[in-house]
Amino acid sequence: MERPRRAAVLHADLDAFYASVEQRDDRRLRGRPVAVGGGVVLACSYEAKRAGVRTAMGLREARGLCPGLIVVRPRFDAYTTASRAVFDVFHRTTPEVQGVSIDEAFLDVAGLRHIDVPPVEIGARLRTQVRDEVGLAITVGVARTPFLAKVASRVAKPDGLLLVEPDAEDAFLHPLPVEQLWGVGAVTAAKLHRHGLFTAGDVAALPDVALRSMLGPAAGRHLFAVVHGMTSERVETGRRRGSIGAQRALGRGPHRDGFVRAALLGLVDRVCRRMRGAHRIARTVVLRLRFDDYTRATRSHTFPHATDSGDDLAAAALLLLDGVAGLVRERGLTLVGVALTNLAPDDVVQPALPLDLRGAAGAGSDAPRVVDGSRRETHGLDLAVDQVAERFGSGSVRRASLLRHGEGFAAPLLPEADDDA
DNA sequence: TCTGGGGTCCTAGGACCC
DNA sequence: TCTGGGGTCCTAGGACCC
Repeated sequence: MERPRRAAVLHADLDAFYASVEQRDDRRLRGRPVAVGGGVVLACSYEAKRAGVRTAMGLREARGLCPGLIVVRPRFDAYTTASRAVFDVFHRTTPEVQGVSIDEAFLDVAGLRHIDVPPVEIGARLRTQVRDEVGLAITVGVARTPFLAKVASRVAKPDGLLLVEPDAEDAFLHPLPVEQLWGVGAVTAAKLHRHGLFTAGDVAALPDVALRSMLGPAAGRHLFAVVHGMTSERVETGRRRGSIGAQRALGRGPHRDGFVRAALLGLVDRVCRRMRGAHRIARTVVLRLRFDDYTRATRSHTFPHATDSGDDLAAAALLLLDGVAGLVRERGLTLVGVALTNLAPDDVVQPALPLDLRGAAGAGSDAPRVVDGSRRETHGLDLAVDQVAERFGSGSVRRASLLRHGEGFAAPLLPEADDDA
């Protein structure tokens, strides 16, 4: 039986979030062009947007465009508090909430508890509630799929509400410029323009093979689905974060080696703290670098098993940094960052299993095999030990080996109620 | 005009396995 | 011994999002 096509997905998106919180908390800022940031614009009020100010723009340029611009330093604690209050309204509206970022979420209102209330009415109530309880303007798009709801809210901003009925999807979507489509950025838009494609309707006239050869298999398939309203209808609750990271701009160098290493260790400490707070452990540590010429580089190391040991993650990060010393010397370092990925839940204890690893290695093909639950394959201990010794020096073999002895680490990623967000 | 701090997903080559 | 196909994992980079 065909499911009824019904617009029951809401995309709720706070308007100019950081700047709106500042205007809410300081009445002198209301009605004035406000930018939140330091160095670059993190967010700006609609008064500033009207003067041409944009997110990620340098502050000097922003001031040039908008002489009366008021620049305030970000207050992340205030934004987190406001976000929690807004998400509380979301969760009282429906249990089916998918957070997208600090200031937006998808809500599925197709459930039984909403059977008699039209989704657009729920969206209107939501806007009133957020306004009354948190003092912020929020825009809501209502459509059959999250993607369409997202585009609807984008079109309806600021402080708007827009319903896209299932039988009006093409009429809504096809006149829009390709840049309005979620997932189409500057590079993709330029490619499409070169082929004479400027609106979603232009793209919809093409067969999917043409898009795939133009943009690559995944991007092509996705865009084809997008312009034909064939994206998923599901709001995905219970998704977990895939990585936890921190980075720090260092300013123009040259920087003393000890300064960079200390900065890196501080970042590792921060992400480890957050990871433990979120009850996660990580298997891969990624070092991120940015240079004077704005080129970037990443280096990563994957442990045989996930860990939350700050010592091990810091040791790996420092070794990765040593490995790019040449690049750093050549190009000059302006940013260092670290990210932990390949995350797993921390509720499976990984037992230490002290034994003579060298002896085990010598056993050849009969060596004990260690199961890593995050993938199918197994390692012979001999191979793993040698790999660790090669990368980290023989002194670290014992410590690394302890990480490896988690026979029971087989839990798949579980949905979680809440992360450390 | 020289640029923050978080994230997600995809691609492509090499290593390795069956 | 050589050749082949299919699959996963790791690494590095890139596009995109807020």
